[in-house]
Amino acid sequence: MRRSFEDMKILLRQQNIKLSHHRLKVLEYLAKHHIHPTVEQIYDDLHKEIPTLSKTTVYNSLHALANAGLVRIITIEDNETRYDLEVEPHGHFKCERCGIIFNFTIDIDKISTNELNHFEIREKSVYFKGICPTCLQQVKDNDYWRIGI
Amino acid sequence: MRRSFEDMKILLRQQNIKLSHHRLKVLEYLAKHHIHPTVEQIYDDLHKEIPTLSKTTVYNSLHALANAGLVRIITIEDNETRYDLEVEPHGHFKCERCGIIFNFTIDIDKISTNELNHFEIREKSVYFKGICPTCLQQVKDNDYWRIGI
DNA sequence: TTACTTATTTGTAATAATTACAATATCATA
DNA sequence: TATGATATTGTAATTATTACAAATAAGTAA
Ligand SMILES: [Mn+2]
Ligand SMILES: [Mn+2]
Ligand SMILES: [Zn+2]
Ligand SMILES: [Zn+2]
Repeated sequence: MRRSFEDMKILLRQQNIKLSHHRLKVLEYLAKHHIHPTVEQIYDDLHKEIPTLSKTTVYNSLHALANAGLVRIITIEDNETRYDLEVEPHGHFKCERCGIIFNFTIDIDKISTNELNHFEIREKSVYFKGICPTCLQQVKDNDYWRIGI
Repeated sequence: MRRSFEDMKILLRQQNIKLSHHRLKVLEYLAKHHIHPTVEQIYDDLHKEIPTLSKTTVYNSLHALANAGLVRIITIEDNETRYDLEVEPHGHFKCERCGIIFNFTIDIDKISTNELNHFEIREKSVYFKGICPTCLQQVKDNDYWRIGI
C-alpha cells in the first residue's frame, strides 16, 4: 500500500511545498531504498550523484517531507534518526547486532488506550530490539554468545 | 509493583555492582522522582546536594544500573534520553506541548508478532505522542490552535 | 590499622548529530 | 527578462554523549 511517486508529488503540490530538485532526489532515494536510512547514508549516497548537495539540504528536505506527512521520523536509538517513506502504522524491529531495521505489521488499535481517553494521540510508535534470524544463525555458527551479542 | 530500595541493593550485590555512594544517590533520585528524568535533570538536582558530583558519573551510574536491569532507557526524542526505574513493560505518552511523559499500561503480548517468529526479541517499546489533558484545556482556553500546538 | 588491589569518580577533551544563520542560487510568475 | 519568494549552501554554533587518564575511594587480607 505504498504511495506512488506521482501521488506524492500531488500531495506536495497540494501543501504548497515546492518540488525542488533536491527534495525530489531525497524522496526518490527513500522510495528506492526502504532501509530506514540515516541522514548520513542518504547524504553519502546522493552526494556521489549530486556533488553539490549539502547535508543541511538533506535535513531540510527530510523535515519538509515529514511536515507534509510523506516521511516518518523513526527514533529508536538516541544517536541516530532514521527516515521511512512508509507512513502507515507498522512496527520496527532493530537488530542489535547488524543494525538492520525490519518492518512488521501490527494491529495498533489492539493496544488498549482507555487510560488515555482524555489525551489527544497524534502518533503511535512500536519498536522492538533483539537479534535478527541471519545474525542468530551466524552467532550459532560461531560462539559469539560468550561475548554477549 | 515497584521494587523496593532494599531489593534493588540486593540485585546490585548479586551482579557484583558496587553500591557506591553516587550510584545509590542516582538510584534514590529515580525512586523519588518518577518523571522519566533526563541526565541533565538528575545532574542539576543532585548537584545541589552533592557539589562534587560530575555529569560523567551520572552517565556512568545510569549505564551501570541499566546493565544491571534496574533502569530502563527511554528513547522517544532523538535529542534526549530519559531514564525509568519501572522496568515492567508499559507504554509512554509524551505530550508535545509540555514535554511530560506519562505511563500507561499496555498488554504488550497482544501485539501479534508472528512475523517475528524467527527473531529473538529482547526489548519491546511502545510510545505515543500527542497533547495531554492539561495542555488540551489550556489550548482550549486560549486559541493556540492556530499556531499548530 | 595498614598496605595493597581494584573499582569508581572526576575533569577535560573529543566526537558526532543536529540546528542556526546569512549569503547565494534557483524557481515561479508576470 | 525582471521581481520576489523559496531553496540551497557552507560554515559555525549547539548539544548530548563518550573517551580517557589522573585522582579518589572502597574493599580485602595480613
Ligand atoms: Mn518502516
Ligand atoms: Mn515509565
Ligand atoms: Zn542482524
Ligand atoms: Zn502537556
